[in-house]
Amino acid sequence: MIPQSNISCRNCPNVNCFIKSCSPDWIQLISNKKSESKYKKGQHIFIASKPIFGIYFIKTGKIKISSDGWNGKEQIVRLATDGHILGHRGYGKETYPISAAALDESVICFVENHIIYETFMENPGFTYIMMMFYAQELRAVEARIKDMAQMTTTEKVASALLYLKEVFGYTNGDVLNVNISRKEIAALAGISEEQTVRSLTDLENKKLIAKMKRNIRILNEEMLQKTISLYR
Amino acid sequence: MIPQSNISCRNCPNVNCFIKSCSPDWIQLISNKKSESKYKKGQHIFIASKPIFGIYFIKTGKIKISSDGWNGKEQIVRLATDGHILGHRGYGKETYPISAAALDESVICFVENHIIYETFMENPGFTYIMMMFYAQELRAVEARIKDMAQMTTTEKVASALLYLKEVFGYTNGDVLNVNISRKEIAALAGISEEQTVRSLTDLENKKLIAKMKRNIRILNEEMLQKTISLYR
DNA sequence: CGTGCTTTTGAATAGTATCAAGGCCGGTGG
DNA sequence: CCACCGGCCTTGATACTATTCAAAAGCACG
Repeated sequence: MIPQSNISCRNCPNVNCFIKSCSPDWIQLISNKKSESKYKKGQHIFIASKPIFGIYFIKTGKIKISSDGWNGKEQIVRLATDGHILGHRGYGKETYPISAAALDESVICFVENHIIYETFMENPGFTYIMMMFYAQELRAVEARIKDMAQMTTTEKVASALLYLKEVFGYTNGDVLNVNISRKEIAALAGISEEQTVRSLTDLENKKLIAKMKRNIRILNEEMLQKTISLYR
Repeated sequence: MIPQSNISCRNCPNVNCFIKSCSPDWIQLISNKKSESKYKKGQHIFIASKPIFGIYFIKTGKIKISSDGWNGKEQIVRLATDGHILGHRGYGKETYPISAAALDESVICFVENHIIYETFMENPGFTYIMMMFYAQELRAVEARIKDMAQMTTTEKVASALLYLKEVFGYTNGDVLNVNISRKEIAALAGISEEQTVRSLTDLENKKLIAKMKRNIRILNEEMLQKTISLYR
């Protein structure tokens, strides 16, 4: 990672950043204390089992949060982009192997725990926004629990694609705005790489998507939603 | 549900209740505004797709939060007990079918959204505690995503039993403190009822648990942990 | 223009859901 | 008090879905 010049949060173009919910003098204080870094595609922001001493605020970029198994089998548990946060720890006691890596070049601001804590106590609006973010994410992850348990592989892939669209959006109208490997789609859907390929072919034959090398074009989002809506 | 007499939160025996983190006058204010109800085993606290206008604080009891599928196939996404909360909604826009029901007689306090919101703004410690709770739960559910994707059925059952123990604890030393049907264990593990039974028999043959009608005795928690720890 | 990684397809295998049936209570009403 | 009924639990057999293993084709990069 490459440390960046510390521009003030006040002038930061990321309008979604939670820090913006603090009072002006706290924004300035965090500005001075934060450290901003650039991560290249594939680089890790933090890795499993190492304690985390603060919160990472994503300025720009695309991040995957994954849980790595014994055999190295990756499971992506969450995706994050501009304005989202990483590195939360419950009460800090328990550790379980979670890691975060950049899916694309990303710029991330890190703020240490004790500064964050003081900020929480003095900026209820900030704490409130953070709480709502967690609550929102909790609901999203809860929904995925059901997906994992009850969907067929093709439905899981459809669901994964829609999740990618929800978080990263489109470029050129209907092309998923993320460069991701089949193996990573598999890790997101929670199935094998081979089945992922077969399911993608399925969906292509049904004219719901089009494969363009690594890029995926969503031809019929509505039908894709319908494919999985039986479970929602 | 049966409305209860409103004792003050100050005298409430539930020491884990988040409301206790508010300032004394706010505790009193919430005391006056809250409504307390008793739910019998099997009763619903709220049901899918109906908007929720506040937060439920569990005083005592055992709750399952589930997502109901198209075919009525239940998936339990989370368990909750004394001191936990229910009914959070992200930013209130999206709805997805989640419902909560009592696994055992439960007493729950309900506080309306606008009161909660004011409380958040005036009690940073309270908001902070709530935020940490959500962050903690988020991490727990993330871990379960991986379980669902990569474990075998028997491992899923072992994991479900340990989760039940973590939330509800033991009675008589080593008996799970919850009266739950096989079908519900299946809904928690995300597998079929039949496989659940077979897996329980498996675990019993391996001397890790003992079945006593509906009650389950954990004979070797350490080995049970080891069974699933390959994935953690 | 190799070399290695990713993607794709095929075939065999294993694991799980589903279907079917019998047994085991617990509760209810005669 | 007993017999019946219905839901829950259990076991077996079968079908199916998805994983795994193996191999070839495509692509990116030096």
